Amino acid sequence: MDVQTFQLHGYTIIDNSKRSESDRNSKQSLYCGTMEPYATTLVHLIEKLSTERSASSSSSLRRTKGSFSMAELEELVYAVEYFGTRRWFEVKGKAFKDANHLSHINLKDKWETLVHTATIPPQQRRGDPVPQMLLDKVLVADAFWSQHRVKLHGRHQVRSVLVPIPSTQKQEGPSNQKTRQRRTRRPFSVAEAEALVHTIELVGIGRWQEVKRRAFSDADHRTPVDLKDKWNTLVHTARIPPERRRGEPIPQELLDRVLIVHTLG
DNA sequence: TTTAGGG
DNA sequence: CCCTAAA
Repeated sequence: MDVQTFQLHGYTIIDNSKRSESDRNSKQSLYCGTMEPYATTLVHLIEKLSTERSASSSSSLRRTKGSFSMAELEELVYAVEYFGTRRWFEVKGKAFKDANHLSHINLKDKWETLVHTATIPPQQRRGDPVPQMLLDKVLVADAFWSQHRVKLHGRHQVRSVLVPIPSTQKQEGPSNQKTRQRRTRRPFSVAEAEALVHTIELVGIGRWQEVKRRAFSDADHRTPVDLKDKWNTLVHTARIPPERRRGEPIPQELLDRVLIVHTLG
């Protein structure tokens, strides 16, 4: 199967790499990544779609169960690949504007469910089976965006390279452990900032291991690198106008000391 | 392993 | 916070 675009049951199957904006707006278009290895899955997907369409004439692509239709899942995955997993408001506004029954919260919840489904072995999955092809894309996109800084580059296209099915492969082999989970944010308290600055005034800049040992030996979640990062942000904060600062306000007195230590020695 | 810096 | 070249 070397086709990249073909017709089936009235639907146009388009290779994701060749998908255009016009294709995206067409309700009659579906897409997939490298489809060759997934011919079987693809056929099943199409058969299901055609069945659903003939079953209900009004809302052809909507399932009777009330849950997400295959078309909606396709769109959700596509939108998240584009916007990422932290811009649900945009996913809703750009891809599901007309879906009045789906809020950005619904979309977020569904995505998390998809990630969970894709993580557990097929035998444990319940409900209408989601094409493995889609679940693979979910894992790729989720892993991609989990480590991507959304604010910098805006939006990206996730490579449509399909990954191996987790449960079908080695349980917890080193290949699946490659993508680490991003640590949950733990904003530095003013007290921590005080301790950090005080210690740096004592030992000097650049000795993060020493700072860690002296003032953060009990804070397991604060690594020497974290302390270095915090110092840098403090310097940055001290330089920008108060209006642009966010989070718990840091005493100007402390910021002044930061600039002094930073500029001098 | 620890730093230094950009991402 | 993450990632990683350098030291």
